[in-house]
Amino acid sequence: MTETTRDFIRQIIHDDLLSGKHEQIVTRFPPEPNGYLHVGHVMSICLNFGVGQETNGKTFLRFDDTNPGKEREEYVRAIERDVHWLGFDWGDRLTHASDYFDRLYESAEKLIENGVAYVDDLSADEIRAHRGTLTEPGTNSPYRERSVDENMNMFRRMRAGEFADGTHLLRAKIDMASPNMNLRDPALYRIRHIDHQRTGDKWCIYPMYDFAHTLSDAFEGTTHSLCTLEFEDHRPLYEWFLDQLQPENRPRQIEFSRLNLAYTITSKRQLNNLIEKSVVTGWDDPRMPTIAGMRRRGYSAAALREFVKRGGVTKKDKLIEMGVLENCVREQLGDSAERRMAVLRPLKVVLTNYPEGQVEMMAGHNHPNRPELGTREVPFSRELWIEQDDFLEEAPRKFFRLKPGGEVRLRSGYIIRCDDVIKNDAGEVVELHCSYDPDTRSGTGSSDRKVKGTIHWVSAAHSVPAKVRLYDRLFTIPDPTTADDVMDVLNPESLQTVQAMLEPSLKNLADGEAVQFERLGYFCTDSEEHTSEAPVFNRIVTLRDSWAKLERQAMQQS
RNA sequence: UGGGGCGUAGCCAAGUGGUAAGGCAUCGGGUUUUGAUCCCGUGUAUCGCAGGUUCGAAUCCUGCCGCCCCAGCCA
Repeated sequence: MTETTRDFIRQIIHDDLLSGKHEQIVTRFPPEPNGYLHVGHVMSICLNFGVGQETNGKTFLRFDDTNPGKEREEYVRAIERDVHWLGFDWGDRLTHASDYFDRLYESAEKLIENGVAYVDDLSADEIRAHRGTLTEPGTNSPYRERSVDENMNMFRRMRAGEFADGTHLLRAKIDMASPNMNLRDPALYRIRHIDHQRTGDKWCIYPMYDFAHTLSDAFEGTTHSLCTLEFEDHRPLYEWFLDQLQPENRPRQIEFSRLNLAYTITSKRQLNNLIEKSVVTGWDDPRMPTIAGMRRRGYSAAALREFVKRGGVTKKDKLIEMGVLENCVREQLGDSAERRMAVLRPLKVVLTNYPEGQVEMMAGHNHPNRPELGTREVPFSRELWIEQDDFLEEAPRKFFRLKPGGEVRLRSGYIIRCDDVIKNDAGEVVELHCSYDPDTRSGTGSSDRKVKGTIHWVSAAHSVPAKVRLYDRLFTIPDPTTADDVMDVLNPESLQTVQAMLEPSLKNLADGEAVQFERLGYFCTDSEEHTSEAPVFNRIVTLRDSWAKLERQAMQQS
């Protein structure tokens, strides 16, 4: 039972090491720099780099930059930052597919020499028409039987820039009748008169993914090329390239299922769409399932790694519940985050029997389960803010908070009783008049009196106003991809901004430090917009809330 | 209707012929100056369905059903 169970990929790798097939494992994470990395990538990163670490092997961070025009330097930098932040180090193994353009070109010529690649003059539309369908075989291109010399000549002229985009295409000569569409003479090189972000104007022909990827793996000495399930159909092509070119190193491709998170999307196209339609503010919007977004939201790298670990590595399609991720985030923060008090939706409380002008410094414990974290001073005075939700004029039976005539403990303070409810002309509660019991000061021997509820508070005169953003899931259904248009299932309440009141110690919070606002959740300052003059906090995740659950159940029953 | 892959509890997931681990969620209960944390307890999973082989099948065989992926000069 204590025997560690390995996922099927690690098992294969383990066996290859034991059998002596490989002495050292080499993996790689090969993103295309055409967008930001998201949760799905986290899994691939953790798998590839994780295997590298566990086996004392090597892992490359390789940018798959074979499609100039769609790829940008901004994305390259963002990807590097994200992988690094997640806790992984590629050392000197940072590469680009474009590093191999020369070798790739040579390999293409070799295929032509071997008579297994040809230049096609058909247009894109004609090629599509010749490809056949899923159930019908394709037909050969009339240019398929060109001589090696003619192909070589044409290919060199392609490279020399003699032809316009789309007029010619280098194709592998495999089998137009193959039931596997990827083997119906797939494209190898296309003409694209466009500068490449790294090679400038050196090339006007660019290799396709399958060709560039397979050979890049081989060139770098990859032993296990781990990718997602949709590439399973490409494996025969991957093998074909290796068979034809016989590189010194022969990598093995193994596929696993992607990680899908409920209530989110992970398609770069759709994510980009959210940005363009201003549904979110950018790739790093705290609601985005991107690494940058989750980091800004306040999720830790450790929580993300743990999340991926719990998901496992298999070949089964998965849609993991949000709760699993949130739980990893909470678990990590529960231990580390210090406690503070803040009131999100303030309701004024006046302690009528508390001396006017008096201020007491109460000792707030920084962490209930870690006394070594000490205490901080929290000012207490006659006028306080409490949470609107913590008062109910007509409270249900198990409402352990404030109600007319009722008592609650103010956390780290005194027990108070609600004597009067002040309302405005509209009948809304605007203020509470309460009295405090001087014998119940927190931490003193005479504070033994018990009341059912404890609520948080902030001294009005000492409070620090702050903008606090409350985030929720971006979509209203577990699998937004099943909607006709994801715009139809957006959660209108994915972001609520409130003007909150914070306890004064929060003014000195270090950048990036997460704290728990007691009874509310975990929060951190926003890395982009927060200043000490105008504080902006993000809610990382709420606390578990069994009261909210009870309410929900009560609602459903009535 | 061609090819490839996958089907074990609400969500993940072990298990590879000997009678179904674990995590999360759920539901009880205890502790608690956070309705948090923590602790204890809690699951009739017809192992997609139907046959077959076997003393014995989630595991082997046959047939069926369901879901996902593939017809970019994207990756």
